[in-house]
Formats: sequence, C-alpha cells, structure tokens
Amino acid sequence: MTNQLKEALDTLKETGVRITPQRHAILEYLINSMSHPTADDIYKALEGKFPNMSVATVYNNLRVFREVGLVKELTYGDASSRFDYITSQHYHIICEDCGKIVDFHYPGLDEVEHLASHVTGFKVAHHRMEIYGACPDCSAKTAH
Amino acid sequence: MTNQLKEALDTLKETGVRITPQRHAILEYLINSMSHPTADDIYKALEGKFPNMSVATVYNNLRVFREVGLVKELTYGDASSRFDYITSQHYHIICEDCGKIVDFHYPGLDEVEHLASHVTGFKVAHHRMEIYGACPDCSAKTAH
DNA sequence: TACACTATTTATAAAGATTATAAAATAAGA
DNA sequence: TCTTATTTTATAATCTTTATAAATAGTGTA
Repeated sequence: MTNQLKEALDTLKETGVRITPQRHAILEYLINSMSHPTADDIYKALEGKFPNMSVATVYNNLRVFREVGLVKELTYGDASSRFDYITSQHYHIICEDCGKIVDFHYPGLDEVEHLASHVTGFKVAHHRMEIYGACPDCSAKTAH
Repeated sequence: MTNQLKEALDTLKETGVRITPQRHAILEYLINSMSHPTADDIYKALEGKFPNMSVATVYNNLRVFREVGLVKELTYGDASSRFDYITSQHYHIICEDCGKIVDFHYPGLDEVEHLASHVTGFKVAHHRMEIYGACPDCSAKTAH
C-alpha cells in the first residue's frame, strides 16, 4: 500500500467517513491512475473485483471524496466529468484530438484574480485554467 | 437592426449558411443578451415568436454559429452549456451563489501557454480561464 | 466475539441535456 | 416561378448523473 493511499484512508477516518472495500478500491485506482478517469472508467476498471458494484456507488463516493478534498472534478460540456486525485496544485493541458490530459505546474494566476476582483467587485474564491492543443503524438500524426 | 446583427448575417451569407427567421431571431437574442443564456433560455425566450420551434433547432443553430465562429460555448459539468456571442476577447467571472456571469478584460495568458507548450511538447491552440467567487449582491447577502 | 446503530451499497427508475432520424417545409439561386 | 438542397419540426433515443428504498455491512461498545 502506498503512502498516498494510507494518507487518504486516514483523511477519511478523521472525517468520519467509513472505509468500505469499494472506497478503498476507487481511491487506489485514482491514485495509481495517471489518466484522469471518468466515473465510468472507474466502474469498468473495478468490474472484475466488484461484479455487483453499482455505478451509483462510484458517483456517490467520488462526490464524498470531492467534499473531503481528496479529489477534484474536471467538468466539460456534455462529456463525462473526469476525476483527479489531488496531489499538488497544477494545471492541465488537453489534447483536442485524443483527449489526453497532461499535468503541468505554474505559479498561479493571482494577478488575474486581483484584477478581476477589482474590476467586477466579486469576492474571488478560485479559478479554473486549462490549455487546449495537440499532444506530441497527435501533432506528429497530422503533420505529414 | 444593429450593426453587429448585420455583420453576423453577412458572415452567415459568406459561409453559405442560409438565413432563416429562426436563425435571425436566435442571433438577435444572443447579441442583445447580456446574460450568457442556455439553449433552453433561448428556446423559451422565442416561444412567443415561434410557437412551433423545436429545441433541436436551437441546438442545431447554436452549433452552426459556433462552427462559423460567431458564438462561443461555455461548458460546465452536468449543467447546461451557456452561449456567448463573440465580440472581443474577454474572460468570465462566475458567481457560485446565483450563477451570474460577468465579463472582464485581461491581456491574455501567452506566457502560460508558452511554458505549458515547452514543458509538455503540446502544440497549443487556445486556453480557457475563468474565475469563481461571489458577486457583490451575493456577498452582501451572506455578510450580515 | 456478538450486538446495535447508522452509513453505505445495490438495483432500479427518473431526470435533464443533447443528439439522431425522417418527413415536411422553405430559402435562395436559376 | 421552379427546383433543389438545406433546414425545421416532431419524436424518440442516448448518455450522464441523481433519487429512492430496501438490503447489506462498518464501527464502536458490551
């Protein structure tokens, strides 16, 4: 068991959230996954281990994890949300061809937040920023 | 008829997209609207003028407008997309209480795009950035 | 270890947004 | 005006997510 998983389970215990085999497995999958999976991805991946698990269980627990602060939900239009186990603050760059999502680090956009707050009078809570383009594989494919 | 509407209709004509009364009305509504409406908002707003119009027509035409570059789609998780008539480059700040969306201007995040491109090897096309918080009305309500 | 209490899971159905389909209507050029 | 391809309409289907209620299972306590 990785340290991250241990910490995550501790967080659940501290918050009074029961640790079920399903939650254990979903967390483990999220931590090991580098792919920002959808709820359905997770459901399918754990089908072998939990043949009777309901999709609702996946959704319910992803919501619990989000509320506890373990997981971030990345929302898009009509497509499914993707879920990201929170390790450190980072942004995403997304391939418009194949859908691959890659993390990258950047200091944070405090200046934009301040300006927006000043101009609009809003009280700023947080922001969302992501970059779209073509990943190396896909741009190689379309190049020739 | 406003200049913006004239220009929009010209754009359609140049692109070979037929100008129907429904398209005319949807465009007019989008241009006059300051509220970033959903497809359903538009459908409801035009119900009086077009009692027989189908929701599919609204969706179809919003897609056409998007493809032609007249309109931008703002997508969120399970909630409805919102549609924004493109005037000039701007960002949005969104109230998490009441859902209000306000425009604000900012130079553009070229630096982040460059860094991300350099680090990940992606070819960058564009980015999305929006700020979340509480609008003046809502923060006043929760303050006392 | 067994018990009791409550949270969680399951199975199912429902809700809501968006798209597909095919027939009827219509814009735009000849 | 006529013709034709595009668009609209009406309807149903799809897909993601949530609601519901009964069955199950964690967790603390005796």
